[in-house]
Formats: sequence, C-alpha cells, structure tokens
Amino acid sequence: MANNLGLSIDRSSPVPLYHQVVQGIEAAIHSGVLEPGSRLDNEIDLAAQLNLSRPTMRKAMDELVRSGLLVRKRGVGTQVVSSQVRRPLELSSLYDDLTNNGKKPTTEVLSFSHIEADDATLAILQLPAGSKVYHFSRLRKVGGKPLALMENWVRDDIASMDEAMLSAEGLYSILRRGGVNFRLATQRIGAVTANEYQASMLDAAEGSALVTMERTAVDDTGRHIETGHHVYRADSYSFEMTLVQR
Amino acid sequence: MANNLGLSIDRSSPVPLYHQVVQGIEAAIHSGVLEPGSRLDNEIDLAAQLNLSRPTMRKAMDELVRSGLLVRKRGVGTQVVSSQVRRPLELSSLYDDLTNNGKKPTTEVLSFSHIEADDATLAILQLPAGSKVYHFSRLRKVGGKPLALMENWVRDDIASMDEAMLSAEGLYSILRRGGVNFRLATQRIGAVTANEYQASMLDAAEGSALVTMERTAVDDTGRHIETGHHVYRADSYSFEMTLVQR
DNA sequence: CAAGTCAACTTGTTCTGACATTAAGACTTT
DNA sequence: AAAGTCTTAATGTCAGAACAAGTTGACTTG
Repeated sequence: MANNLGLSIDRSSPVPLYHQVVQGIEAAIHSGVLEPGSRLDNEIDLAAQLNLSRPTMRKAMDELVRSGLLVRKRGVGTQVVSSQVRRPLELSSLYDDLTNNGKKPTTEVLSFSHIEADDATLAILQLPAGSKVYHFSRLRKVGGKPLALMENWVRDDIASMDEAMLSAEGLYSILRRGGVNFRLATQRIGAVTANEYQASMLDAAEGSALVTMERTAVDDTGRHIETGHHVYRADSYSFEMTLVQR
Repeated sequence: MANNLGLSIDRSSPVPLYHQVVQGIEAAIHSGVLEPGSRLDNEIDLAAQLNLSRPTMRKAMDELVRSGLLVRKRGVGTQVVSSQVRRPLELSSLYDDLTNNGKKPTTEVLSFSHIEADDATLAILQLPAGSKVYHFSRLRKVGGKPLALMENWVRDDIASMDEAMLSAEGLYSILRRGGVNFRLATQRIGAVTANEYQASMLDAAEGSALVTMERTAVDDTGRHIETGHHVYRADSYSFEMTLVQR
C-alpha cells in the first residue's frame, strides 16, 4: 500500500525541508488521513517518495516522536500514536496562550515599581549586588472573569516598561521586542488555598483551591530574564503536557 | 584555549558514541569543569578532538540543548547555560521517583477490583466494549506521612495483579515486568481543596490544598496502558520541569 | 509436529562531504 | 570619525552511503 500522505515539499521555500515534513505529517494526523495506530511506510521509502534523503526524513520523524505523535520500534516500524495528543507545555506566556486560543485577555496592573532587587531576586536572576529590577503584579481576566494573579521581577537592562505597556500587552512580547530570544524556563507547579487577598482579587471564595506556578526564564545568551510567582483559579486553569520517554 | 573536557570515548562500548558525549559533557557541567556561561569549542573542533564526525558531535549537543544545559546560536557558538538546571519531568512513577531519591515509600491498597470498564474508561484506554480492567486506589506514605492518594484503571491483558503485589511495589514496575515499554504520557496538573475523605486519608485538614494529576500512559506499541487520577498534599509535593524552546 | 535456525525487514548509529545562513568584527571608504 | 562593506567563523541544513542490531515470520530439521 502506497501510504502517500498527499504532502508535497517546496524546495524553494525558506522553511527547512525536515520541518515541512513535520508539518505535513502533523496535518495528516490531525485531519484523519493518518489514523491512530496505523503504520507508516519505512523511512527509506518515505524519503524516496518525497525525494528526500533518509537523514532528512529521519530528522523529521525524530521531532514527531519527541512530540509524542509517533512511536518507533527498531525492526518493526513507525506507528501513529493518537490524534488527540495534547500540545506539550510550551515556553510561552499566558497572554500568548490565551490570544492564540481566540480569547481576549485583559490585564490590570495592580502595582508597579522600579527598585533595587533583594538578595533572593539577585540570586535567581544572577545579577550583581545593587542591580535594579522591575517589580509588578498584574491581574489577568478573560471575558471579564479573573483568571490569574501574577507577580514578576524583571531585569531592567532589556527594555524599559511602564504600567501602560503592561496593561496593553503581554510581558513576553515586550521583552521579545527588546531583543530577547527566550530559550528555556524552569518552573514548579503546585497548589495553595486562596488567602483573603487572593480570593478578593480573583473573585473566588477564601480557601478555594489555586494552582501556583513559579517560573524563571532564560534567553539564548544565558541571561536570566525574569522570574515570577503566579496563581490561577483552579476551576479555570490547569497545565496539560505530554511526556516522552527518551 | 584548548577546551579539553577530559572526557574520553570508548568505541568498543555498546553505548552509542553520541550518548557517551552527552554523559561526558553533563558530568563536566555538573562537576564544574565547564562553568555556566563559558563557551565551548566549535562543533568541528570538538569532533576532531574526540575523533568523531561532526554529525555525531552535533547529535550529542542537540540532546544537551533540548535538555536545557546548552544554548546554541548560529554564527556565534555554544554556551553552558547553568549547572543547576533541574531534571525535566520524567515519564516515571511516583514510586520510582521516591526510591531514586533515597526515600522508602509504603503503599496501602484501599480498594481493589477486576471489573468491566465503564464507557469513559473504555474510551480513554481505547478498549472494545465489554473489556475488563483493574480498578484500585492506593495511599502512598513516605516516612509514615501520607503523601498521595491514587486511583487507577489498568487494562488487564498485560500482567495479572493483586493487592499484595501493589502493596509491595510500584504499578509501573509490575507493568514493565509484564513486557510494557512506556513511551509517552499525557497529563494534566491542577488543584483542588481536600474533601472530607481525602483529608482523612491524607491526614490533612479538610479544605487544605491538594495538587491533582490525571495521567494516561501509552507504550511503544501504541497501547493505552493505564489511566489514573492522583491527588498529592500540596505542602509535600510539587512538579518541577524545564521547558525548552525549539 | 515442534523446536530451533535463518533470512528479510526496519530502525539505530556513524561517517564523509558540501553548501547555506547568521553574527561579529575588521576593514575600507566617504 | 562614522558609516557601510567585506571577511571570517560558527551553527544550520541536506545528501549519500554503509554497517549494526533488533523483530518477525518463514523455513528447515530433528
């Protein structure tokens, strides 16, 4: 059976060939052309069908295996796992996540200051003593409903910012415009019960469950850009992810 | 400066060369030989120093970039990000995590049955109507202190199990012995407040915060092996992870 | 007929080689 | 002296080839 996925490769495109293959197979899986559990042709045939070399084909399949869409087994072949694999947790801001899903988030800046960082923040952001940082807290709402209460500390040598900017857009887009290329983040997810302040801000009952996230983001030059402590209403937000065994 | 990392490659080892390089560089970073922020020699020189080809060297560095230890920038070079990057969330069981950290977990089986799966479970595990599954709930303690309350549904065509087995070891080790090679899992992390039952089992106050996790695990043949709903005491457990931008 | 053996198939690893793209600094020119 | 340009160096992409190592099923043999 010629498992022609109906995908074509544009060699004049600036998009790398292996990435075109990734997108094509992703589309085939999500559209149902490739059903969960079905076997793909072997790497060599697939490469030949698309006029690609095997290393290029393999690199594409590597990415799909890593993202959890495909499963490979030596001596056997490659299978589609499931079309309903969730997107892995991405290195993006809450604001981006929401707008990408068609939501219209609003941001209210509750406090804003440009101050000398305390010792803990200096250590986390790996800044020399006496450095100043932006410190602010924001309330994010979707459809008028409070979703998240966010407190952040950001180094001040990237982009200057003020309350108005933070009200109008997401923190990450401001920083990206300042030339930051985010590369990785470490985060910790846990839970707490809402104290009086959190409850009032999030329009929730005191003692209700909140999801907490602490995150520190690093850019491609190794600079620690920002750290934050966020809390989310547990009835409106949870973290979904796909873990892949290496 | 010859950035010789003092690592050597054993070509007679069954461990792939690229993986030996990964382990060597990881060790160099964690031991402090490679300091955070320092630049590595370029790929071609490094490959030459170890008598490897550039693709092999690149594949090793790819993995380190993905795991967040290194940062690459075209036209510039490769840098060490930080020695204190946390291990990414791994596809492992709580039991393994605890024993690997030197803890001695105990497990109490609260209920156990071998029943026909309900529709929701059939759908999640992608089983035909009428299939039977193991359904059980367990309480896990560390140092005599309750940590997690776990309810699981497991397909029954892998390994037979009973209360005694589940008391003595982790679910994943039983399944692995039954020939399962776990490949990926999708999970969702959130929060709730403890109800009366959860509070009493976890020795916590009613209304205290709990971290929730729902997980479905898939093996290397695409079978959906088990799904579970776990709750953890928020004061004793949180999820740490490293996100890497592709 | 059952058990072991072997051949075919598929992914896993590794190599050599080439060119493209980006970034930074040195150089030249105005 | 400042601006733009060019060179250099590094990572990014792609090709073609070869062999290694599991898996599976067919075949052979006792």
